[in-house]
Amino acid sequence: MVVLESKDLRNAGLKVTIPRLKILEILETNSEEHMSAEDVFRALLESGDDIGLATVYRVLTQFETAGLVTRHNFETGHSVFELAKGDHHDHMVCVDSSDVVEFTDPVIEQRQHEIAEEHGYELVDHSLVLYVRKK
Amino acid sequence: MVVLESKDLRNAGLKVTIPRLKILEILETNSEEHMSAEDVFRALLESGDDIGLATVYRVLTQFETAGLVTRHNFETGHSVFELAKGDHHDHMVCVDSSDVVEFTDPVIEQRQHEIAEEHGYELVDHSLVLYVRKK
DNA sequence: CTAATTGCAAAAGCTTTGCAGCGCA
DNA sequence: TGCGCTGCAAAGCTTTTGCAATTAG
Repeated sequence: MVVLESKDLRNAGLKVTIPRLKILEILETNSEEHMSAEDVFRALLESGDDIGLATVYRVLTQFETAGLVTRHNFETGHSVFELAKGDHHDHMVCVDSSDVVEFTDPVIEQRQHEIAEEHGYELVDHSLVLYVRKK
Repeated sequence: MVVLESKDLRNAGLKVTIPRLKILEILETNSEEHMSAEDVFRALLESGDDIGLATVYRVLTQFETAGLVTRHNFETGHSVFELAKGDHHDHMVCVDSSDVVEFTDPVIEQRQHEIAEEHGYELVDHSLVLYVRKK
């Protein structure tokens, strides 16, 4: 199932180029949901596409700005990206197996807005990661 | 009020050295609660203490391992440290000014446990950062 | 045609590391 | 005294940037 395509690039004000389409394709077809720029770069090489690492970084950043992908900064020392599937979700990471479970909770979402308001701010974004262990 | 001192270093298996005491002092007296290694380094220079940046990094990492300080990885491209005061709290970071506000919310804390349970896990730890903008 | 995009290599930040000398216990 | 610690400089990593060549619209 194709999530994003040429028209999405055009709608984002980006020219439809080979590198951008290839990177989109990698993000859509890769089994690994969260990919670093390096990951994408290597996947491209394996597909026989010779695209510079700098371009991967530039394109991913543009995609992020356009809202096509989401950037996460876990504590790994590098960013990881995932296709923006429209729905927001948080992550639960198992400290033993490294399994990742996605979830959303309306109560928490609600409170986050309230808390920001209470301090005179408006909520722009948030990052919530639960570190858990199988019982 | 002094939070940490020589004996805490000894208890952590660390020798009591000038650099470690000075860094501890900076962390305790600085008005800015969250300091990067650079921040600590510059504060030391201003105090007339000539301590290498590499040492600051090494000491902060040791302090983190010893549980004396907590390291946070916000989306700023560098780590920030704060004295471990025992109490847990989350952070709100202003995307414009980089100001950091600490908070805790019982409702969110509660829900986190419940969510983990609902998925068959037990909550070990968590990281929540709200990115906000002044209204 | 021409403004946007790319590739390459160089540079930029942050952080770590190797090593010789210094200092705490 | 002996091992840990420090300073300095060099190296490592991820990410960004300058610039000439290339390409989409």
